[in-house]
Amino acid sequence: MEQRDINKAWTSGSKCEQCAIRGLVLFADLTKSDFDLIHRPINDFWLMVGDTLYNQGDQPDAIFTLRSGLVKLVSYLADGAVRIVRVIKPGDVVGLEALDNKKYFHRAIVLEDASFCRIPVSQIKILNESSPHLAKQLTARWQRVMSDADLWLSQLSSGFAKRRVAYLLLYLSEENEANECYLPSREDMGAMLAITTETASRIVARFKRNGLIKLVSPHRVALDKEKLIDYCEQ
Amino acid sequence: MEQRDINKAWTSGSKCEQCAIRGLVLFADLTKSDFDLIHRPINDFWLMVGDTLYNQGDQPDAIFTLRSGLVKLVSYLADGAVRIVRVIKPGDVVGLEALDNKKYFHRAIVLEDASFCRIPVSQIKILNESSPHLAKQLTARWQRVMSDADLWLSQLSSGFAKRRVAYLLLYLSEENEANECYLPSREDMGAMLAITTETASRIVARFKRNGLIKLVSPHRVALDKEKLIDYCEQ
DNA sequence: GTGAATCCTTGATAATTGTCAATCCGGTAA
DNA sequence: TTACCGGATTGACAATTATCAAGGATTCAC
Repeated sequence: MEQRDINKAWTSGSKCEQCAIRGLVLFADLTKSDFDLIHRPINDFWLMVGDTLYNQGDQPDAIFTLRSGLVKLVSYLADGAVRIVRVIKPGDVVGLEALDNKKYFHRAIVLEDASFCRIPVSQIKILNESSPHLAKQLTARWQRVMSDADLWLSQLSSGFAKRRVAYLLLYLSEENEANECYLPSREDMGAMLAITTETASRIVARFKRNGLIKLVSPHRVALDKEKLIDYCEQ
Repeated sequence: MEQRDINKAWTSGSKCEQCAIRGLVLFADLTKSDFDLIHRPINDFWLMVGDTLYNQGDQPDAIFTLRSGLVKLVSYLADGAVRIVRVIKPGDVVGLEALDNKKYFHRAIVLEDASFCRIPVSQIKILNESSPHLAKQLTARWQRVMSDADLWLSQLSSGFAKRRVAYLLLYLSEENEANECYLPSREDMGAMLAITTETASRIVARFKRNGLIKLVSPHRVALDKEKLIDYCEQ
């Protein structure tokens, strides 16, 4: 299913050297001679809200850089429970488990229309053996995954539900000068914060009434960060 | 403080090639010629229960392989809350953030008397540039950290407290054929599972009464895995 | 535009967990 | 031995959150 999504979205192979966001992404440090090693084109493509990038258990052959949009990583437990274990933001790499020849750990679902570049694992391996530049960026990506996981554990999965919601909104608004962020569906918030849909809804509704957040469009809110931070620390 | 701990525990530099658990550790894939690149000795040393391997914010210059024992990684939040974000088991690598020139993210505290090897970051970098063997193992370590983080989020930080406790015990007993595992202090269990000390205590006491677990020595329990698994799925 | 479907909100109630406090237990030191 | 100490356990009660259920609002397709 996601294969069809991807196929229909292919664009022609693009030139990484000219990529507008190259400074942010995995190939940031590569030199001209490094790029000469890339034979298969790095493709970029779009997916729409609700599309699946890959499924839990799929056999991977590529990792992806998110150029724009937002993606959730969903983990399905044995008992049917669903937990969103991470949110991928622009510039992030997703599917790193492919480098260890592991099946994908999660299902990756698009939350906001997204553009990706697809980087075949074979390319990564070639570059990695011949140039140290990529290894540095890869290390930084692993690092980011790890520190994100810490944050999800320490801020988004403990304490009162209202504080978790506040932290989530602040997390989603990071690197966004406009104090605006994506507002997940209440069900998704629940799956991110380990609370129920209803609890998430009650808290969001209260935040709205108290002026901590204001809806600017469906799934987008303006934040009063000061108040939210107070809320987290009270 | 932890520096003193480490110094007093130094043993003479040992030969990685002869290490009894080399198959399990970071240098598993290295060849004879790879080892010839190692000039500074890889030291191994012991720490006792309660000792600190490093503190949150310390400037790192090494990563560590845990040869035996058990270690907790503690994260201190701005508001003073404490969360244990991971438990390090034998064969695991700890302090990987050092490879990205980051300060240590956590405080690493010994739960069961532990022996480590200390691997200077400079060594890793030398090996990494000249041999692909280490990179493979490093990737596998990152991977492990990531999938562990997933497990902590999906199993140990959501659902009913009693289920989290059951999952924690099963997690701690992994790779232990004897169906026996470390039993953390109730306070530590609380910090691992985002519940209170009292709740942890109540549940452990109930598990004991119902025969799910049986204390074999202080901080060590025998598990009835069948019952525990049932408990997780009911 | 209209209906249908979906998501969000809210209420009432039950269950779980947190809080505060007292007691118990095991080990240690005097 | 006895007193003491820290951790573990338990009780009573309060607070938070889940559950079940019903409306309300919004979005989407036709």
